[in-house]
Amino acid sequence: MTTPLRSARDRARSEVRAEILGEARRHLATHGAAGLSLRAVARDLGLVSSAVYRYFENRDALLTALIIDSYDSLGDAVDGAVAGSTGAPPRDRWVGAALAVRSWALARPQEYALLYGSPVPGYVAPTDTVLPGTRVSRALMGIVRDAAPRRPRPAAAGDDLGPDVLADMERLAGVIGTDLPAAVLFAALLAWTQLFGLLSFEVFSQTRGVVTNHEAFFRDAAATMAARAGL
Amino acid sequence: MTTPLRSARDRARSEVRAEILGEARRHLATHGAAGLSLRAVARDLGLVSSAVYRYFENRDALLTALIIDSYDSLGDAVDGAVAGSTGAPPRDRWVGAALAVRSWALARPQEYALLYGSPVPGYVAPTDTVLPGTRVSRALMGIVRDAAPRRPRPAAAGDDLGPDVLADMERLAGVIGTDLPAAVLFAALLAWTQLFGLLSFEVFSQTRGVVTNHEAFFRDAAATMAARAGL
DNA sequence: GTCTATAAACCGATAGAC
DNA sequence: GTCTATCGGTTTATAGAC
Repeated sequence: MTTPLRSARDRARSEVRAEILGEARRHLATHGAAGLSLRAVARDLGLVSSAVYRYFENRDALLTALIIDSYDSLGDAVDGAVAGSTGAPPRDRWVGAALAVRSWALARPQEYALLYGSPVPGYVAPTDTVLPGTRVSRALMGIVRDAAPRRPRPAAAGDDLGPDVLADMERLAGVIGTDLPAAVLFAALLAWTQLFGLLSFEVFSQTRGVVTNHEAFFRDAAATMAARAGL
Repeated sequence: MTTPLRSARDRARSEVRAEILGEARRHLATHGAAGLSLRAVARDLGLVSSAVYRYFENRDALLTALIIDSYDSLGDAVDGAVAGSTGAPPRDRWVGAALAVRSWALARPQEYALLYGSPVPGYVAPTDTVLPGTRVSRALMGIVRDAAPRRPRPAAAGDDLGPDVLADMERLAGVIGTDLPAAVLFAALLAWTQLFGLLSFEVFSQTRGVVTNHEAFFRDAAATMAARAGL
């Protein structure tokens, strides 16, 4: 008897919660994470500030929810691209995933900044955020792992890795469940960091005057780095 | 007669200005760029807020001065590393410059965030900041250009660049004054963006759980990317 | 060029009525 | 679970005395 009633109340609760999150995301886009204000969100939503405290313990809790939501939104976008390209050549899969990250970031630059830009001063991300925060890298590494059986070419030689880096790569191989050589994993990590470096430069307007057609550059960059990782 | 007097006044003026900038930089380290407050800086300096307006027109002007100062501080560090390595093997010069960027960034993470992290909401950088903002990339590209005569190996093949990217690379060759092939310049840009991507990940704690010895990883990454650019 | 004083906002968070 | 009211703080920016 009490179950349907509770369920209705919970539904209303989660709807209001979703409205608060949506308005907060809009605020993020204009005022940035550091300027996110519980009061302003409540005001623009027709609520009074104290009411919001029934849904989020404090400002940081709201920020945490926004971060997790954004990581999941990005994770869904990339996972969708990866799942939709099963069976395609690994290099194309990598480029497709990279382009999915880019599309997501360009559509939501402030959310990208929230995840991959400067940390919010005074805010310490709780542990809830770390697992969703690894979805993109896990999706990308999954492409590398799945490509292992039909690897077309040996990994580029000449990568003289130091012992510490070698140890990290061997540990990483265990984490993602592959026996790929360290040089390949290292090249994949280079491709991963290059991808986000270029994207951050583009989103934060650091390549002005160097790159004119960003999508073409990004695509060629992703393909080149994937090729260097043996994809 | 009036000149020494004026000069003394100017000296006092620029000293106060420097003190304000120094205190503002300390504030940046704790509260971030978005939280930079003219009043708080004045208070901690024993000044009253309105006095600061004699030195900086408003908050954004102070922020602009901080950005230019930081770009110049980083530019000095990198230029020093590059100038000190004249005659060394190009790849070592590149790695040295990259390590100089990293050392600077790790010593001043908030200044790094100011330059290469999320843009400050509502702040638009004036054109005064773009020239100092290109010092690092010009220093890095200078290494590539100076290495041209004794290039030990041909650029990596297999970089199928699209026409738009090719056009950008040819334009870039003219800007930095070299006749290096497009594929080499492209590889150099990949190395540049990879460097900052990895560094941003490290400064913003995005590589936790993947990389343990960051300096070793960074060094190997820089060397590998430089080698791929023919250095 | 530094000061006091002030205007006109803003903020996070809480207490307590309903 | 939303409301009013409030506490105790913050901010940018300006006016005007000295």
